[in-house]
Amino acid sequence: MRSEIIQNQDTPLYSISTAAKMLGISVHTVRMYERAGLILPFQKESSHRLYSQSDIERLNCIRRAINEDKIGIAGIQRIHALIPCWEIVSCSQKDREQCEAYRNHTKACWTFDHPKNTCKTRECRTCPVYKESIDCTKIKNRIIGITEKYESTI
Amino acid sequence: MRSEIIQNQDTPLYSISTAAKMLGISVHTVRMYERAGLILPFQKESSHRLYSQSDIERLNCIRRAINEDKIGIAGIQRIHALIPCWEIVSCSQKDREQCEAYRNHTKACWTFDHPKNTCKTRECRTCPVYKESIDCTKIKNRIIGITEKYESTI
DNA sequence: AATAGTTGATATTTATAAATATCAACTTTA
DNA sequence: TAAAGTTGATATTTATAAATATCAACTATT
Repeated sequence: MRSEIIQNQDTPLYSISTAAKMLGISVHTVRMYERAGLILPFQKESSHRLYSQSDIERLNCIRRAINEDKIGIAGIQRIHALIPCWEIVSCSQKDREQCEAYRNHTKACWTFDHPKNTCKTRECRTCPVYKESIDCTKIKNRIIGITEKYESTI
Repeated sequence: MRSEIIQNQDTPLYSISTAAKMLGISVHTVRMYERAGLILPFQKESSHRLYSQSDIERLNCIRRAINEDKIGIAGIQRIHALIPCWEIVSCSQKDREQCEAYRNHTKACWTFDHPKNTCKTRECRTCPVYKESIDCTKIKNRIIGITEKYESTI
């Protein structure tokens, strides 16, 4: 049986220049989004970034939000800060109290170091909080979902 | 006993030109915010608008969000759409199903006509959903508050 | 060892959102 | 019934976010 490398949507494949080419934008723009905390590219041992198919889609979403929907980078950051991450990752009350991201309302949780709580063992790139945050519909649906979840228990 | 008019933060007092002067902006800018659904001025029988002290503060908040925080008008609209209004006004499951605002993720609930649900009897100007939406901190705290509320019941 | 590509930084350009100016028609109130 | 203010609309200006260009130093690949 020959060994096979499993590849999926999340496999980091493309270099930054390839990714930029696929999106029709400059390399620098991609890095701008990264600095703003909108995307977390894969970093192998080396310092070079790699992008997966999911990353390309995510970048496309960011692009639409900025250019079509006219939500700016700062707007996206604020929206990200509203995602109820503590619910998504089932963060304990105690963890929340120590979590910077929980209280913050200016940027996404994955832009913080959070060594103290349940997230310390998670890789943000694969975390559902990060992965679900690509558009406003999903974010609102998540907020709706939480209230529905609780209501069904009552 | 002479009759007295009760005045508070919410009493509509100022004309649009007075409001604009208080804020140091043009009349048209104030109307721009209104058209975008960021503010709901009081409309007496006449067609002229009136603004309360709360309205002035709200406009100041909008101003800060746009000019300092660099969240654009479109960004504010999207953030408003994320407020869990259904929880705040205790909207029934049935009402939600019929509510456009519930599903929408581009603008605030108070920018919709909602003649079918519990909100039909409410005046949006005085509704806590509208009044609490002036800044991101309050909105995030509201989302937090909902999850906490439910957790305490379990 | 040479080539192609990446990094991070600064400086510049471009696109456009936000704000203003101007208008005629209409309202209010003094 | 005048004067002052408001409305709604369009055209224009201004401020700046988003994107690009350019750079030298570094990294990976052949």
